[in-house]
Amino acid sequence: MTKARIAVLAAIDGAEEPLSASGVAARANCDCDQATVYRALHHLETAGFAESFVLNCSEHGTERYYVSAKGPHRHWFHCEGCHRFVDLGACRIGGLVADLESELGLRVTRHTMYLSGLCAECSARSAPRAGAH
Amino acid sequence: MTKARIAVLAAIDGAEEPLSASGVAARANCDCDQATVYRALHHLETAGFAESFVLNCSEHGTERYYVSAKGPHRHWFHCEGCHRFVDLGACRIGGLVADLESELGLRVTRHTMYLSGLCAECSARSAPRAGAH
DNA sequence: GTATTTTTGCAAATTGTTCGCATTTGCTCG
DNA sequence: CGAGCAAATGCGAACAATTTGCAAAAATAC
Ligand SMILES: [Mn+2]
Ligand SMILES: [Mn+2]
Ligand SMILES: [Zn+2]
Ligand SMILES: [Zn+2]
Repeated sequence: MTKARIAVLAAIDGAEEPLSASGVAARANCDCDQATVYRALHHLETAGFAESFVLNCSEHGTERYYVSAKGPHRHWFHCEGCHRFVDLGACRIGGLVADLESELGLRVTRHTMYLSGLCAECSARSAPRAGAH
Repeated sequence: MTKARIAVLAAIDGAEEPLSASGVAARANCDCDQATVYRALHHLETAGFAESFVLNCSEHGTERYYVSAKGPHRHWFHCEGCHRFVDLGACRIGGLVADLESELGLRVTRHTMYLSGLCAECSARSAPRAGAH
């Protein structure tokens, strides 16, 4: 492992939410070039240390986000208000994916699932006392 | 409705699989500029005539794909071999999304789910007679 | 039909990401 | 501990999808 890859891996392993390439570059404890960050992320994903998904958010545009591959595969919610991610916990669609695979004769090597909208906080802030006293 | 928007809507309404902006431009019966296609797609989605999702494929890169909003909301499988989409049918994760919404206090306005891998044909082609006589 | 509002075409700009290539680093081995 | 080499990095240019400014053209309103 090179210094750059170690720093990039530490950044995503230590993050509590998915990070974009620029987010990784900002948090990584190294002054590596952005090309190096991209190459390191690609390498880490290929090597099984990271997972990624492409998400579009009205404010941040379309970017690829990376998460650590430690622990069980999980999914995320992205808040369009505060732009934070909420962990949806371990994947719950393994059964559905397996069903679709056998129903349609597919060989699924990857699935992407994420939700977006407003998190509890932003939801309360934008629609105060909905049903409250 | 303008001529360009009508042509773009006809293209996605008539397609049997999600189309990228360039795919729409190729199929739309109009010589409109790419900027017009992008603007028309954005308008149609905002107006509720179309839905979209961003998908990354090793060969085509990251692109936004559009589908008609007619009929029930559905999900897709993308084959990394022949690059066709397979219709996974009407959405089956509405219950899961609702559960996550209430469990975590989220207000989900949109969900993205798609699978990728090899379709039945490409799978058979790449791993012939797996289990066959 | 004329005035007003929208939409379009064109070309340039943006933005996330990738590439070429010379230089450096990480490792293996003697 | 170096020398030798393959792999990784920095830098700047290149890319590709998408967006934008602005003047001309098309819809829509009156
Ligand atoms: Mn965001
Ligand atoms: Mn493809
Ligand atoms: Zn929020
Ligand atoms: Zn296929």
